[in-house]
Amino acid sequence: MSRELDKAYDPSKYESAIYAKWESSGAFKPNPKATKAPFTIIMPPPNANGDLHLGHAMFVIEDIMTRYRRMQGHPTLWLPGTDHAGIETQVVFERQLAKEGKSRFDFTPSEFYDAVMKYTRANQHNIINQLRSLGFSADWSRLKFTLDDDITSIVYDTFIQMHADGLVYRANRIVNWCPRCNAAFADIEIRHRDQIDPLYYIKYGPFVLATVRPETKFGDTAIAVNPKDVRYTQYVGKAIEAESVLGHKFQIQVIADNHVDPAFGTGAVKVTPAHDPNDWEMGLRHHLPVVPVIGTDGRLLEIAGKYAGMPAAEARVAVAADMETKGLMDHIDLSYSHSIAYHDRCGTPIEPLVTEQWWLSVDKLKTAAITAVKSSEIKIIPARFEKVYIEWLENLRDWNISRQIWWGIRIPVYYRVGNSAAGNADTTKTPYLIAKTEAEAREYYGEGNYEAETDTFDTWFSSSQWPFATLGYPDGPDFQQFYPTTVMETGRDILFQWVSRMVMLGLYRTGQVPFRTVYLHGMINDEHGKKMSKSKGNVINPLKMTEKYGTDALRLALTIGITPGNDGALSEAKIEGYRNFNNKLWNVARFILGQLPDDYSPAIPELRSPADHWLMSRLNTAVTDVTGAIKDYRFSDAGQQIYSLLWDDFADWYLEASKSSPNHDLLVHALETILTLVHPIAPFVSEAIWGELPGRSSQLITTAWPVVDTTRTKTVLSVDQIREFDEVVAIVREIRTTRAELGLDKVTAVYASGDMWSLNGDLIARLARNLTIESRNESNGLLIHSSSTKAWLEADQKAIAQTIHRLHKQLDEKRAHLASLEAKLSNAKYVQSAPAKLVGETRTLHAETVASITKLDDQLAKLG
RNA sequence: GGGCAAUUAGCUCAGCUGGUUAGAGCGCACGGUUCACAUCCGUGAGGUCACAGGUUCGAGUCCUGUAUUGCCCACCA
Repeated sequence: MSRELDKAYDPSKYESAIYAKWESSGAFKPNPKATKAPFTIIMPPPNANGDLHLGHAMFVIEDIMTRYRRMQGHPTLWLPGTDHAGIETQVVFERQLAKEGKSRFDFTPSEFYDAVMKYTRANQHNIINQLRSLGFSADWSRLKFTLDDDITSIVYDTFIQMHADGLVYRANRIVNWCPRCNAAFADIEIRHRDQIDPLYYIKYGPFVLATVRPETKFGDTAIAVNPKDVRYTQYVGKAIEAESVLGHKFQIQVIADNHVDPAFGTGAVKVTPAHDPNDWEMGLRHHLPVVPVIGTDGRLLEIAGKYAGMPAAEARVAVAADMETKGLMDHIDLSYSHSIAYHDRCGTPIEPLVTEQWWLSVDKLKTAAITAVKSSEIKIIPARFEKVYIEWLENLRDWNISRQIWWGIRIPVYYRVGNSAAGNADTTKTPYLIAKTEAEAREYYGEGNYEAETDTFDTWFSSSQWPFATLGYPDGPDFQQFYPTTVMETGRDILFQWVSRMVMLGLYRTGQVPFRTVYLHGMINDEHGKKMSKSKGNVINPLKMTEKYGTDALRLALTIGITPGNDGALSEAKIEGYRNFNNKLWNVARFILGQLPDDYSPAIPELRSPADHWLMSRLNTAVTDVTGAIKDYRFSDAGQQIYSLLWDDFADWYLEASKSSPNHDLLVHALETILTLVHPIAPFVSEAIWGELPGRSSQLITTAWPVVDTTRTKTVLSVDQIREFDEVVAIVREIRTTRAELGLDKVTAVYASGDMWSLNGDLIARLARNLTIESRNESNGLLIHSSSTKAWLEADQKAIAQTIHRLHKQLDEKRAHLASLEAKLSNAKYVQSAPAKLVGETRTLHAETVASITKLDDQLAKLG
């Protein structure tokens, strides 16, 4: 026989060797011989400098799909990659520099870029190895990095094409400026936090205006009131005179704009187009001048006179104090609560200010992206996110794709400086020149001194091209074979940042959707459903869990009980539970292998007993259900089906039943089926056991997914035999329950007649334990209701007395049930409208209930 | 301010297009030295499915409203 297995499954003994074998056998690569439709997933690239967290561990969903399709014979490609993660990495790197007493300004942008690249290259293997340790069957030979030359080249081409199509433009606009990062960010990269700040009521000629930012008053170019506000009608369209905190008098115009809420403050507002998004909009509507007060360093500019050079927060206090001294302050509300914008990555308050940026016109792109989902060319799971996606896109405004950060893909633009040599006066009209490289710039625009653009792309601009860029658009064989990809599986938190933009850019560039289905997973919370955070100390480190309980245990815990789009709760106890499941599977295998003869070789099983038929029917049902569940993205259901199949059906009933005369072929067949079904979720333990099976040289990872085969004569099911074992199970359960409730130890069952008992008596006795069976025509014992023929459980008078109460309770339940069934059947509308099959079932049930009530009545009459 | 989700057993969650008497795991109680497994085996208790209406022969499931919790978006001079 095969060698005996260890008493418990030890994941650490198997995992790395199994993974190495999978990979070296080429199983992770798409099978060139597979003829079905290709199945493709592009892995959302983790930060190349990051550490594995539960968000990455959720990629197990991708692995499940990939393994399932691979086993079904599809050419599968799960393409992994890592992300340079622009600002996120830059912030981390700068923190390190700060520890060494340095900053990025000790470097030129290109030196800085090289330093971060070196750091990234040194770290990248870390996250990759961590992903591999989770058993992910991705094709590492195709690993991509967002800064690989072929990727950046495609990103450049996209930009160039967009520019040629008139979708890209430069403009001065108000943006979310982070003074720490010295860069602009998109709205989506901003978080708002509520805080309490002083609300200053300042005097402005005849007006009193409420503001939290008196330091920006040097940039005020109007006072705005609501057009319906009669208090101020007299001033609208006129200029008023006011006194500056700097001492001089100045004129300022009064405008009427619907944006102003007459109920807030005094109903009049100072308008600072350069430093407030709403004021900027008002400025556009009323053609107001834009006067910057704060520079990109967050300090006040020359226009602020004696406050120039002060950081904004400091200037606010100083200006307010001086205004008070000069009698320009009406009063201050110290308990004003409002929300303030912070940069999501570094936590610095955002300074809205006007800068020149590169913008992408999104109108055409978003229309196509909306249509793709509305027309179901792309399906989002769960479907409710389709609405969210569409609404977000409908409200999307032009996208600022430039960042003044240094770690990223440089925008392919050059400037000619000191260009008298070129002698082309027109260059003043075209201040930027599109070119990928300086050499290309020279080639197109002539010799001269060129300076590269220092702005880089928003990370999301490049990562939105990830699906087609990684596949080698436009000519790569992978692109030809695997695009559009099948599924995009990612966290629901980046539906906007990433998914929607991949659709826009994918459609723009390739004319096809980047993926057919979007599967969104929720966030993984702690055991009480609370968000994990370092400060709460409730963070679960996936690698610690896999080390302790095995990778499969974590994978099962992240699959079962977790539904798409919804947050899931994870506890160590849950993971431990699935470690136990893996051990159960191991021990089932250990038991089966232990009883196979030395020279055993597997054969198609023959069904020889009711239990055999019963098991085969369970296996068939499970194969159908698990296949259906995975196909429908119900991975939790699939996992639960397998769990119950192994533990309840196979281990607790069939294996116990089989002990008297084991059907080796069926035991092996069942084990193999279960291993195959569970493999996508728990690949290691299943492959480890598979490797111990007799006559199996191939790996489970590339074994065919099971199908229900009803044509094999040896395995044609008999409904009667299945029913017979079901009855055995019911009888055993009833005997166990009765005995436990009555506190009996050894019991005797008596049967009057029937094949059921004569054929299955030994089996029942063994499964029920401590049971003797006798054949007699009558008994004063307790009737065994589950038995289709007359049978009793012998018990003494004391036990019988105890049981009368229980029988009454059962009778009450049965009668209540009968009443509900009768109500249904006497309802003409029910009989008429409900499906015939259902009505039939109700009738059968009714008859059965009547019969068991009769039995109970008889028994009670005897006892009482 | 707008939207989405959740509310089912002590805890964490399933419950697909409405259809028998609502499920799982953990926890709990009781009983087990069964030769695969104590990471185990057996038995049990525990739910008027948040609340109020409605549609329907039939509602945990659909509709309306309310409450609580969480999340998203927008805005806050």
